[in-house]
Amino acid sequence: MKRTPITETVSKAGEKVRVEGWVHTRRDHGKIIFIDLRDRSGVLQIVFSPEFEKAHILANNLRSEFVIAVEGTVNKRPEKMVNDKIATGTVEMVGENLEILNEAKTPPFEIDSPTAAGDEIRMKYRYLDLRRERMKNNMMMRHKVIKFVRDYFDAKNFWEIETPVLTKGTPEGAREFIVPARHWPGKFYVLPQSPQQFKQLLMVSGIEKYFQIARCFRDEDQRGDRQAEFTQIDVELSFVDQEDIFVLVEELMIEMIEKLYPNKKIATKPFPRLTYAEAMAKYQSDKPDLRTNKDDPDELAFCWVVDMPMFDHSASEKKTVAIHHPFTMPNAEDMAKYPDEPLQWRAYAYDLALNGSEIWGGSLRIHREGIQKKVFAILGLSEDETQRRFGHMLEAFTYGAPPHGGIAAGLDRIVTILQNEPSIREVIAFPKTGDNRDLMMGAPNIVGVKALTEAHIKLADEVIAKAKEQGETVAGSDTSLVD
RNA sequence: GGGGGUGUAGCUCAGUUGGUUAGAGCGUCUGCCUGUCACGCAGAAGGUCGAGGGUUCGAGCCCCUUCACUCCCGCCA
Repeated sequence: MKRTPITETVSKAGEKVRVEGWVHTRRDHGKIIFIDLRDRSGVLQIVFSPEFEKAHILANNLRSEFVIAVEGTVNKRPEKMVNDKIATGTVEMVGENLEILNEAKTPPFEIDSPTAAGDEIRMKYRYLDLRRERMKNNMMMRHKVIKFVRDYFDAKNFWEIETPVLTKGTPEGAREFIVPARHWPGKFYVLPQSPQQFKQLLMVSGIEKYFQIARCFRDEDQRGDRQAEFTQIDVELSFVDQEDIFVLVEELMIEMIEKLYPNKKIATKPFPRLTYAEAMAKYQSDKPDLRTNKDDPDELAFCWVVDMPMFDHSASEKKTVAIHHPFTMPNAEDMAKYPDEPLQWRAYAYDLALNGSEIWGGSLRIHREGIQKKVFAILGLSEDETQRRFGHMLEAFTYGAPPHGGIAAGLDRIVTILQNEPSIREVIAFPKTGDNRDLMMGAPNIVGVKALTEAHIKLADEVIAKAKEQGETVAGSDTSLVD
C-alpha cells in the first residue's frame, strides 16, 4: 500500500491507509495503546487494541522516535473525543498492521518538550533539534521565502546566475576566509564576502538583470544576527536609477509578506524614507526602529535610509574608508561642490531597515574608470595597489560598462524577523556557534599531514607547542613529514 | 582583543548562614490500566555538583587557577 502523508488522513475517514513516520508520543493503557505518529506534515493518533492482536503486541515495544509503518482504517472520532489541538484531531487511525522500520535510542532531549534544551546540546544533535515543530516550521518558511524570491525575480525577467566561491581576496572590509591553492604554493583562494565584483562584471557582460541566492563568508566574530557563513539575496540591474531599485524591493517585500505572512501588518506603505542625516538626527541610528508597539510580534515597520555618506574616517585604521564599498557611486553634486572634501560627499547608497534591523543594502555603482580611480585614490590606494587588487574591475569598466546598481538582503535576518525568532541561528539548518564551530560535525578540525603538505602549509611552532601543552593533536604536528 | 553571565541527574532547573544520606519537574525503566491525547496510578534506576588546587573539623556553597558554554563591545566595505 502506498504511503499517505499524515495530514491527508483527515479527509480519508472510512478508508484504509498506510502511514509512516516517527513515534511522537505513546500513551499505553495496557489493553489499548495510543501512539501519536509524526511525519513532516503533522501528527496523527493511532489506536492499537487487542482486536488486531499482532499489531497490539508489537505496539508494546514502541518507544519515542521509533520509525514505523502502520496500516489501518481512518475513523472519524466521536464528537466527545475530538482533539482540536492537532490538525488531524477529528480522525484517528486503527492500527491493524504495524511494522517497526527502525528503532531509536532515547533522544538526549525531548522532541516535544515544553522547555527547550540548551543551545549546546541542540547544536550537537541538530538533526534531532530540527525534528521539533518550531525548527521544522522555520525551515519550511525559509524555503517558502526563497521560493517566493525566485519566482518574483523570474517573473520580472531576472536571471539567477551562480558566481564562484573560490575567488580572489579584496582586502577592503571584512576579514576573509582563505583556502590554500594546491597547485600554486604560497597562493590562496579567498571565499567571497559577497558576489559584489562578479555581479558588477555580469552587468558589463550585458546580463542586465541578475539575482542570486548567494552564500557569503566573513571571518569575523559572531552575534545573534551574524554568522560567518550566511545567505544573501543578491540583485544587480543595468540602466536603472535608485527609484527603480526601491520599487523593485518594496514590491517584493510587500507581496511576499501578504502572501506568506497574512497575519503580519506592515506599518506604512509605501515605506517611509529618511535621509541618513535625518535618521541619525532623529533616531541616532542608521537603521531606526519605527514600530509603534515593539511588543506586537506582527508589526513590521520598514524604513528606507537614503543618501548615505560615501566615506568615513576610521579611527582604528587612521584612514578614510568607504562606508558602503569602493564601487559605490558618489553623489555628483557633492563631488562638484566639495571637490577636495570627500568626507562631505553623499553616495547613491541606501539601506532598508525592518524593525531596527538592516535587511537590505545597496547602491548605484561607478561605471566609469575615472571616478573609480579617484575613489581608490581617496581611499589611499596607490596606483600599483589599485591595479593589483582591482585592475580587473578597472579594465572591465573600459569596455563599455553600463550604468548599473544593485542591492542585497540578509535572507537569514529577514526570515528571523518574520518567524519572530531571537537569533539568526534558529532559521539556519546547520548554524555555527558564537566562536564559529559546528558542534555536530566537529568543525573546524585537524587535517592529515598529507593534506597539509600538499597545501604547502606548515604550522607555526607556537601552535604546535601549545597543542602539545594541552595534550591535543594538531594537524602536521609531526613536522618531519612536512619538510 | 575586552567585559558580563552561566556550569548541580539524560533535559530544564532549585539548593537557605559552609553542617546528616544533594532535590524537583520532565524524560527513562518495571508493573497495573480499553478512550487517552501534558493519560493516570504504584515503584525504581540515574550525580566526578565542569576540572584542579586551597581554606576549614566539615565545601555544591568561600578563595585561587583552569576549562566549557553564552551574551555584549571592538570587529562586521
